[in-house]
Amino acid sequence: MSAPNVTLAEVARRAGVGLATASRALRDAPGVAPATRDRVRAVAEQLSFVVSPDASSLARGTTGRVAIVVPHLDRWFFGAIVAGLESVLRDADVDVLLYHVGDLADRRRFFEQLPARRKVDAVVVVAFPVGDRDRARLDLLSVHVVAAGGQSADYPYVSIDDFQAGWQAMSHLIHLGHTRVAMLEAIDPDQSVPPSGRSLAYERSLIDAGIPIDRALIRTSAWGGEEGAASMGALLGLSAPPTAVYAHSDEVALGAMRTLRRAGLRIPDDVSVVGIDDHPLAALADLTTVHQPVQLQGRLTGEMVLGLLRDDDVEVAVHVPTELVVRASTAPPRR
Amino acid sequence: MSAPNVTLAEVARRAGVGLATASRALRDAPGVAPATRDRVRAVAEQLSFVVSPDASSLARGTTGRVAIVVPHLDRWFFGAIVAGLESVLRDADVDVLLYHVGDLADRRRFFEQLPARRKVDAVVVVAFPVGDRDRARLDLLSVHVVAAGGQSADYPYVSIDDFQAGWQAMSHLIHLGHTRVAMLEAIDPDQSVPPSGRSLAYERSLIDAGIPIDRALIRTSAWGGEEGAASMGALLGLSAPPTAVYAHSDEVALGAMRTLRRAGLRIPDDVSVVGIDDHPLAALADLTTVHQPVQLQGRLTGEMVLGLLRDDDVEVAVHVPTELVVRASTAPPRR
DNA sequence: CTGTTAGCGCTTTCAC
DNA sequence: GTGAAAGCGCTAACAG
Repeated sequence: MSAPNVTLAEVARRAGVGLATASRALRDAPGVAPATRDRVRAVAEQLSFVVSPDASSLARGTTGRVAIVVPHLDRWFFGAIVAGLESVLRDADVDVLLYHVGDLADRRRFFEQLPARRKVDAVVVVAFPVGDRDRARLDLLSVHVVAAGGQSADYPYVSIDDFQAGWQAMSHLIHLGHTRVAMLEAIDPDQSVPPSGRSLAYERSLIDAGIPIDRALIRTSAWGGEEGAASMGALLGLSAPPTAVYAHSDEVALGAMRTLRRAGLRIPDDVSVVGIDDHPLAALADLTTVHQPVQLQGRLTGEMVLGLLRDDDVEVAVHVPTELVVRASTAPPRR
Repeated sequence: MSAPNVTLAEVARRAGVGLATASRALRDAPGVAPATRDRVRAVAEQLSFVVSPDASSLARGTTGRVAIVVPHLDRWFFGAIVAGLESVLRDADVDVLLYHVGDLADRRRFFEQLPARRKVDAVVVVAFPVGDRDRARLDLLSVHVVAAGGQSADYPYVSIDDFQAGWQAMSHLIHLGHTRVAMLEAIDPDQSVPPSGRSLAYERSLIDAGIPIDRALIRTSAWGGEEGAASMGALLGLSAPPTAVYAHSDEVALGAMRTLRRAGLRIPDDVSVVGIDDHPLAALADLTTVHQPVQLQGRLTGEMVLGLLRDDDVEVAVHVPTELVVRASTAPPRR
């Protein structure tokens, strides 16, 4: 288990060149005779030499690492974003330092201790709001910060257009002829943030269609299937229950579907359900939803990071398109 | 964006002590007068000083980092394991370097380039088999390797007992009275590995119950809902279709359920379905399954890693318990 | 094109 | 208990 690591000095000696030349040759810096470079490389190869990234970082002043800060890694959306991010970062030989901040305590601790200090050249926060206090702490890192899968503070970001996604879902329902459509609104319970575009789209699409808004049809909860199930239960208690349900996410929608199923109601005959995300399992439930390209968001964010590291100018806001996917959970209201 | 980083030297100077003393004081190494230590700490605090991990690593010879190598980060199981791992590692101030190896090409590249070389003190591979060639490459890192969520080569590991999990699922079905039970076997298409305990349990439980094994009832595919759906379709084409289905995972089971639903068959009235995992969404589908503590596996693996780093003796095989969770997708066969 | 020489910012003997 | 000094392994001027 102990490392018999070869050093650059050793390589240089064996190749019969100076330290500097060896160094240049190995990261093909300019100013090395091709022959020399090949010789050095051959020796390095043969000794299976690898530079010590720590020594290199120290000398160079940059780390070659990026931090990804992510809540709920065990949820598809987050995992997929990270997967996308990692792939482009790795292609650029940038290492990923992972920080999972699940609950509020984690968050607090993260911003308090800033474990990433001095360890990365940039940090990307995945789909969670960064408050002013947090922002101030993050600034202490004095590195680039970007957001993936959602907007955070005023960092550059890549995400879908939530309003449009919501609009696509709502329009579908409205075009089918539904007028009593409920919204299962999801929020992050640890954060107070302005209503998301997904919520705005609900009201707006209804108004535009000339359908009065009934506040009783709006249920707010945390993201999650059980929460959606509970909210749906409440909705069923109404004297005039909805004929359609618009959920902020597929998981919430799947929860609602369970409640409907258990209540003996049929989907879509009795109630239509639409979600947002196009979670892989949504297809297995035949759930109509709004597809969002998640891995892509991760990849684009990765490219944004690389751009920043290269000191390029980057877009401060990149939106990826969403698309309605009609499956078997929606139909015209029964009359 | 430029780092106005304070150095140890600066702290030492301001505290009026030598470099060595400052260093000792800050990582409370023995041999520093309490008063001195407090003074140094105060100064460091006030300057919000943080050691340069790279310089520290370089001088000390260890990295304080662990690599997590994971396929399919966008799948619940993997994300949850990583989340568990990360939490205990972070508590121990060990950083996590993430390597996502999705497909075969990724894997090959990972083992070829060994991007983690010289960057970590240990690596944990999450639920994927490591062949002999791979193993040889990994050994080049000359660091500890452990496996989480499954056995790999002969590295120490933490996982469930697959045979037992399968046994629990099958026993349930058999006790309900099913005799025509199908198995939706899932395998990693990129790997050739011996049949998993989940498959062995199928045969064994049937044999023990005196039920003849009908090979036509076994369908093998990759892990995944769509695959499960397709396999179920094939099963329905049989002249004597099964009355119960045992799937290697919940995702596969959910796929099978969709096929059944679309075929107009009712669950569990016409066909019972049982999975393995207790995926969060399984509850939303009322799927009977075998629960496995996934985050826990991650955490225990994390502790194993920490033990190894401390040079403790560690268990070479840790099994966490699984448990049948009966929901509404299973019932006695209709007669 | 190539070698020498300083550091990069810490940790760690080894004396005091 | 404390400080001086020698690295850790590499990169980046700077001279040749």
